[in-house]
Formats: sequence, structure tokens, C-alpha cells
Amino acid sequence: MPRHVDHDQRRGEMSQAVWRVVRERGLEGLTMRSVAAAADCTTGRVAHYFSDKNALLTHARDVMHRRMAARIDALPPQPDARARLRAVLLEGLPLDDDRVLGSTVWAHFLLAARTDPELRAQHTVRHESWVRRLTGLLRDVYADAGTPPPDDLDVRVRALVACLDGLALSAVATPDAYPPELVARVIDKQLELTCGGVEA
Amino acid sequence: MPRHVDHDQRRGEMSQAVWRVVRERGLEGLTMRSVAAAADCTTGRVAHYFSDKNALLTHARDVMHRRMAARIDALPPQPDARARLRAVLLEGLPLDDDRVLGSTVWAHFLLAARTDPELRAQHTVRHESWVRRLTGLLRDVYADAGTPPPDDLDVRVRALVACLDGLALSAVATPDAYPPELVARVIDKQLELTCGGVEA
DNA sequence: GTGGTACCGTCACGCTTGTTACGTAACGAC
DNA sequence: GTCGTTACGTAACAAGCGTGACGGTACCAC
Repeated sequence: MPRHVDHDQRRGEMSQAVWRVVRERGLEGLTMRSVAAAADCTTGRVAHYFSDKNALLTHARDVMHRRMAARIDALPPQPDARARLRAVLLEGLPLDDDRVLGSTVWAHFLLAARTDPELRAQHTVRHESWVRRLTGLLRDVYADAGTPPPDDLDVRVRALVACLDGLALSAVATPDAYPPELVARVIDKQLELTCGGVEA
Repeated sequence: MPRHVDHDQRRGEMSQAVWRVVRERGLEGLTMRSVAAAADCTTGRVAHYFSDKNALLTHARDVMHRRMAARIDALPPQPDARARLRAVLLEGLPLDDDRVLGSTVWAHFLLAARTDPELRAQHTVRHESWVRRLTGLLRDVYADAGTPPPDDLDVRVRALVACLDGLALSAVATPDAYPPELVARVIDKQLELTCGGVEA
């Protein structure tokens, strides 16, 4: 075996460079050269680890998604179902630099999905799984209170998710107008509205 | 005066061409050449009416915004405050082809605003005016019912707007997963949650 | 007619893009 | 050592970009 480097690590570094470029210049400002510059190397190295610009993007997106999923899985245990739901919601919002980066990448890929069938299919799968997760958590809230879940549970979750998405978008696009404190207050209100009179 | 053509009309035609290109290829697929092709003319003509690519984009965005504002102003009178609020909300959602186009352009410019200070400033102004408009409408709902508006009126409106934005984004990015019927059902639920027990 | 001006098609320039080819240096196997 | 493979910097390429120059053509005033 000749000279060896850790491929996964290198690819990870370059994915981070992709995120940084997307944050600073958007998806349209993302070029092989800008990624190389952000990763402090030449385009030759980037080309060596990714066959394609598309492969580079896909990898960056997948790593980001795995990272976000891991954050949610690593959430500390909560006292009750409602706190659990709240913690997951907050984790999905861009409330610190790291998650601003995540939401930014998410937003750009979401918009790109509009004209790209493959991106669209992948987004739909993940979105539905996200909706299912929140549905389960909301159901737990009702179970905790000993109340049967309402018939409109699904629509309530959709409204909650839409609110979350809209907030994330605003926080990402105009962070000055939507500081973390406001975002948290709005999602708490939405949570209160969603859970209706349960445990109130 | 030599041969005369209606400048505003020509510019309007080209703005429509811009919208179509944005819909089909996104903001990054929008080039002078693609706009010219969509407007079925040469780049020479486009250059004749717009000094710049930026001027072209700005005009297209402004015309779209005026168009949307006009739609809302032209809304037929509604029986009560709640119906009025609902009508305005529905008008802001991409429920037909025309508004899908509008929301698509909105979403692209919103994301672009993230890295463009001027776009961001303009978006913030319009967003706040939109929030104020909805706040007034929601206040009317309470006034209609003879109930004093709740203290959390502002946060409720923010949640409503976020929900609207998130729905619009989903409907634009993945229309198959968010057909108009579902979108309308979700916003009706959100409206119901927002108005609390008023008139219920 | 006959300017003269608005309209706009054509084309070339310089720049940036993704991709590919090529050269060289580093390093493990033998 | 030396050889083969991996790593990766450099550079060239065609394609596509925004922009500006140039020229022709259609129309109105006179």
C-alpha cells in the first residue's frame, strides 16, 4: 500500500468547506474553485475525492443530514412528552451558528429540489419521516395527559411543521429580524396552540 | 418622434419571461440569454430595455410584488372579519398557477436576500408591512366578537405568518406532497388555532 | 423624398465555470 | 535501492456568462 490518507476525513473536511461556501455565497456561489479555496487546497484535490460537482454536493448534504439526525438522537432525556416534543422542535431551528449553517444548507437544497426530481424525491422522504416523528411525539403528549389524540392530529402536525419551516427560513434569510429569542418564543406559542388545552 | 413602442409593456413582457425562467430553472439558471429565449427575442432587445441584469431582476421582482398586492386589494368584500382574514391568507398561498409563480419568485429572492444587503432590507420592509396587515385583520376578528385582543397577539401573528411561509415553501418545492387542498386545510387549521375560542 | 432617431439583431471580448489531462512527489512492498 | 501506486498541484480546454460595440432597418417629422 502506498501513501495513505483517510478518505472519509478528507471528504468530511471538504463537505464542511461546502457548507461554509453555501453560507457565505449561497448555492449559486458554490464552485469547485470556491470550495477548494474554503478547504484551503487546490481544485485538484477536490477533484481527486469527488468524481463530480454533483457528488460533492450530495455528500455535503448527506453528511449534514446525518449530523442533524445525530444531534436529535443525542438529546438529553426530558421529564415529559411535551418537553420532549419541545426539545426536538428547538433542535430543528437555527438557534446557534451550527444550526444556522444546517438550516441554510437545508433551505438551499429545498429550493433546488423544485427543479431537480432526484433532490425532490429525497427531500419528500425525509420530510415525511420528520412529520411522522413529530406526529408520534405529539401523540405522546396526549397519551401523557390521558386524553385521546384528536382527529385532526395530522393537520395539526403539518401546521406545526410549516411554522417550523417558515421560522427557519426567516431566521436564515433575515437573522436580524428573527433573532433566536423571537424564534423560540414563536415556536413555543405554536406548541401551546397545537397542544390545545392538554395539561393546561 | 420615430418608431414608437410601449416601453412599460415591453418591460412587462420581459418580466414575465423572467418569472417563467425562474420557475423552470431557478434564479441560478436565469441568464440574459435564457430570458431572451423565454421572451422569444434576442439579448439585444433585452439589453435595450434594461441597462443591467440587476435592473432586469429588480424590475421583475417589483412588478410581481405590485401584482400580488393588487390581487389582495381586489379581493371581494367578505361577510365578517374572520372571513376577511382567511381570504387574505389564502391569497398569499400558491393555490393556483399564477400564485405558484409568485411564491416561487418570492422564495428565490428571499433566499438570495440572505447574502444581499439591499434585497434583505427590502424584504424586511415588506415582511413587516405584511405582518402589520395581518395583525390588523386578526385584531378585527377579536373586535368583531366583542373580545379584547390577547396580549400575545403579535406572537400569534408571527406564528401564523411562519406557517404561511412554510406552507408556501413546501407547496412550491414539492407540489405533489402539498397539493392546494392540503395547503388550504392546514392554513384553516392554523387560523382556527390562532383565533382561539373566538366566535367558536 | 430625406434625414434622423428609436429599435434591436449580431457578434466579439474578457471572464468564470466544470472537467480532464498531465506531471511530480511521497510512500509502502520487496 | 526501485518500483508501483496514491496523492494532488498545475494548467489547459470548451462551454457559457454579462456586456458593449456596431450596423441595419423601420418609422416619423418636414
